[in-house]
Amino acid sequence: MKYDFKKIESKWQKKWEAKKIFQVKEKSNKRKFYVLEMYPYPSASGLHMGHALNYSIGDIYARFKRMNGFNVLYPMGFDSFGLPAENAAIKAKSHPKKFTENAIKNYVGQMKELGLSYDWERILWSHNPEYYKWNQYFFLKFLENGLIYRKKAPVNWCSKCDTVLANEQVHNGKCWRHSDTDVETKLLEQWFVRTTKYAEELLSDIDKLDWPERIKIMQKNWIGKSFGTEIDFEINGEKFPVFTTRPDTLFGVTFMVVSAQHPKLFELVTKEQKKIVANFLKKIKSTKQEDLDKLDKEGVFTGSYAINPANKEKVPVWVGNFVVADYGSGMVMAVPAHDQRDFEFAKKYKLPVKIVISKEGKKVNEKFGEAYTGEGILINSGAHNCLNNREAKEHISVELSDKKLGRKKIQYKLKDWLVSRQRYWGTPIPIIYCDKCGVQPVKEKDLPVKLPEKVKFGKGNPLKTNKNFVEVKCPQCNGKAKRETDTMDTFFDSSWYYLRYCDSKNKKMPFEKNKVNYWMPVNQYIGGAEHACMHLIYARFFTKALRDLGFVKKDEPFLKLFNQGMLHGEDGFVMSKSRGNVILPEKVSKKYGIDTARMFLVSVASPDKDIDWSENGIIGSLKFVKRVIDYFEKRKFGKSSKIVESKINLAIKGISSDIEFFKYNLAIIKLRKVFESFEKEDISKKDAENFLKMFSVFCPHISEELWSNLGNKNFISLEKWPVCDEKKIDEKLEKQEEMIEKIKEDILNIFKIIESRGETKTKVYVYVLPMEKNIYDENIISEKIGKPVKIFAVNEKDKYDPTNKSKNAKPGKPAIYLE
RNA sequence: GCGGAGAUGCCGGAGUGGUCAAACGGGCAAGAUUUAGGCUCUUGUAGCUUAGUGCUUACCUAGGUUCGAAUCCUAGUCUCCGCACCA
Repeated sequence: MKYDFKKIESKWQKKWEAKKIFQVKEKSNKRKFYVLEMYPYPSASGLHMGHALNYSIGDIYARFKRMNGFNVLYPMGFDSFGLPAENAAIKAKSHPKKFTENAIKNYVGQMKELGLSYDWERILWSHNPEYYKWNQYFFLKFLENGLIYRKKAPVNWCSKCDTVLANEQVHNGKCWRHSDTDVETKLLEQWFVRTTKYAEELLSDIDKLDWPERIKIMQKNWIGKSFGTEIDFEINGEKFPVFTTRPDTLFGVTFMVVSAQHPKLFELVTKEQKKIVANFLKKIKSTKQEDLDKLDKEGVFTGSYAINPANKEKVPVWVGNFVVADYGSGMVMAVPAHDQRDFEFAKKYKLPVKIVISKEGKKVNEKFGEAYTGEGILINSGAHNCLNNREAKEHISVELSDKKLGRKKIQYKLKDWLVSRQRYWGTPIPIIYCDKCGVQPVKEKDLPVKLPEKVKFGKGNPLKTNKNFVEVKCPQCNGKAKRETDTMDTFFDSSWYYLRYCDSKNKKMPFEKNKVNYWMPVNQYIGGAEHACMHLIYARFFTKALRDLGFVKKDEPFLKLFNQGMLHGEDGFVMSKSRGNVILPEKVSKKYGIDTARMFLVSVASPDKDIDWSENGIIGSLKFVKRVIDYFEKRKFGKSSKIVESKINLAIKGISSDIEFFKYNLAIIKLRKVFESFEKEDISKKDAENFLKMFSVFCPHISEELWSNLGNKNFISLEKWPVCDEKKIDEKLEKQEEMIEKIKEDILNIFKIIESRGETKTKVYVYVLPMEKNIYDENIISEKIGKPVKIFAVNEKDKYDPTNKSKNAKPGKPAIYLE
C-alpha cells in the first residue's frame, strides 16, 4: 500500500496551525514547563537533516510534557544579527536585512514541515527593532549600575572579521570563525560588561545545575578560581602588585618576569636595554601564534630591578613570552627552584636558583633537573624557616598584609566581556559622544537607536560613514555630537531571548515581570556543547544581573541542559554543503515521510551521541511505520488479553521514563516490542490507543491521522499520556509466555535437526514436571507449531513415552519426544 | 601537560555483578511468497557439538577481587572532546 505522507503531514500541520493548539497562556491550572532549544542563526542554506534532529529532540520532549499535563512553553526565534549575515549579504550584493529575513522565512516554513510544535505566536528575531530596543535598554541599565564600562584595553582583533572579539571567541589564538586567522592584539577604547562581578556566583551556582558534567567542568575551568596572595614588589620606586599562589616561596624569588604585552612595560625598560627589548617584541609579534605556542620560554632583561618585600633583595626584571598579560597583573615573581616554567627560564638564561623548600627539612641537592613543586619544609626563608610550606603560605601572607606589602587575593581567569563590535549588522550601542559633555547615554525615550538600512558597504564599518546616523545632537547640551558606531556582540542578544519569549510582543517593556516569573526558569534547555563557555555563561550572567536589577526573580536561567549529538552524513563526516553530504528534510520527507525521519533520527542511538545518516536505516524505520499504519487500518478491536495488558503497561512505564531521560532510542525499541506483541493478540481499542499516543510524540502526523480514523475528534497531540497501571503488569504471565515461547522454539529446533537428516515426524509429546503442568497449554503450543501436541506430567503413569524421554525433564525445561 | 568522556559482534548501538553468545536496528546468508522484484515474511549470523543440548573462546590489553565479571579494582594501549605556559 502506498502512503501519501506529504498529504497527511500538511493536512495536520494546517489543522494544528488553524486551531492554534500549541499556543500557551500563563493562565492555566496546569503546571508550567518551559522547553527551549537554542535559537538558531538563520543561514541562507536553510535547514538540513542535522537541524531536523536537533529540533525533533526538543519537539518530542515538548510533546511528551504537554501530554503529561503540563502547560508547555515551547517557542522558536532567530539569532538574526551577526557577522555571517553581513558577510554573506555583501558577497551576494544584497542587504543583510533582506538576506536574513528571507532566510528566516525559509526556516519557519521548513520547521513547520518538520511538525515541530512551537508556539509561533511568540516568534522573535533579534534584528527586529522591537527586540534590540531592549538590548539597548539593558545596556543602559547595566551602564547605570556599573555593569558596563568603557576602557582602553588591549583587545583581540580579527582582521578577517574586521572587529574585536571577546576572549570567549578566541580559540587557540585564532578567531572562532576563522581558524586560519591569527588574533592580533590592539589597544582600543571598548565597551565591557563586568561579568567578573558575578564570577563567584557564576562559579558556585554551577553545582546547582542539572547539566552535563563536562559542561559544568568546562565552565568551572573557564571561570578558573584560584586562591593566592598579591605581593607588592617595588620597581624604580613604584609598587607593582604581583599575584602568586605560592607566597611560601617568596624567599626563593630570583627574578621577575613581565608580560610582553604589559601596558607599563616601557616604563621598566632602561635606555641600555631598549633596543634589545624592542627587538624581542618584534620577534614575538612576527611569530605566528601557532609557532609561539611551541616556542620555548624566551625573554630579555629590561634593565630594571625589583625589590623583594620579604628580604629586600634586588632581583632583575625580565620581559618574557610566557607571561599572560591579562591574568593577575601581567607580571610574575619567578621562583625557579619550585616552579617548572621559571626553572626552564632560569636555566636558559643562567639565572640563579634558590631553594627554599626541602622535602625533609634538610638541604637538598642542588643538582636537580627540574623544579620541586611538592610540599616540604621552608629553608633559606629567614624567620619562616622550619615551617611547613602550607603554614608558611598563611604566615607570609599575614605578615605581608600586616606590613601593607601584600594581601590575600582570589583570582579568576574569567575576564570582563568585551561587547563592542566594529561591524554593521548588530544592535547599535546607545551612546553619544559629545565634545563638551563627554560620553552620554541615549535617553530611554529615544530608544531604539535604529540601525540605518541605507548604508554603503565597503571597508570597515559602514555606520562610520553614515552621516545621518553619526551626526546627532548631544542629549545633554543639544550641541554637536557623534553617535557610537560600534554595535553589540550578538551574544548580548542571545543572553536574554529566553526571557523575551515569555512576553514577546510587549512594546512597553522588555517583558512583564509576572509573565517571566511564571515561565522561568527554562526547565529543559537543548543545544550544542560548543556554547559551554560563551552563550551559557553570558546568559547566566544576564539572569543574575537582571535579578539584582529587579527584573527577574530567578538565579539561573536553565535548570536542565541537554547537549544533542551531531548528525553526520552517510560518509561519516559532519554534514556540510561544501562536503556535499547534506541531506535535506524536504527530500527525505517526500520519500519516507518526515515522521519516519524523525523516528529514525532518534532511534539510531542516544540523542546525545553523534550519529551517521543512513539510507538503509531509515528504510528500517519506514517498515515499522508502515506496519503500524497497516495495523491500525485493518485491525478490529476487542478485549485485550491479560498478556497484552501486562505488556502495554510495562511499556508505558518504560517508555515514559526513557523519554523523560532522553533515551529515545530505548523508548522506540520498547515501542517496537510492544507493538510486535499485540500484532498477534487480541487488543482493546484503549490499549491500542495508548500505544498510538506514545507513538505520536515521534510520529505526530501519522498518529493524528490514525487517531482520527479511529473516530476520535480531538487532537492526539493534546491527549493525555497513558498512565501505567502497575496492577496489570503480570510478571508471572510474562514468564509463562516466555516459557511457552521457549518450548516452541525447542520443538521447532528438534524438527529442524531431524528433518535435515531426512526423517519426518508428525506428533509431539512433551513431558513436564508436575508442578509446571498448568503453565503449558496443549492447544496454544499445538497452534504455535502447527502440529498436534500432547503434554504429560512426568509422573503420569499412563503417559506415552516409548523412549523414556521424560527422565530428561528439568524445571523450566520439559522433555520432548517426537514421533 | 592538565581535565573529561569512551573502547561491546560484520556495522550502528543496548546492557554496568549471575537470568548474556549479548536487546533493537542495519548488513549479510538461506528459505517462503511472488514465478518482476530493489516489496513483504520466516530463519540463521563465534567455533565445535547435540533430537531442544553441551562445551570452548568472546565485550581494547594484562593482571586482580569474587562461588560468579562485558559489568567491580589496578596498570597499560588507543580514540574523541575541552583547556592549554593562568604564576
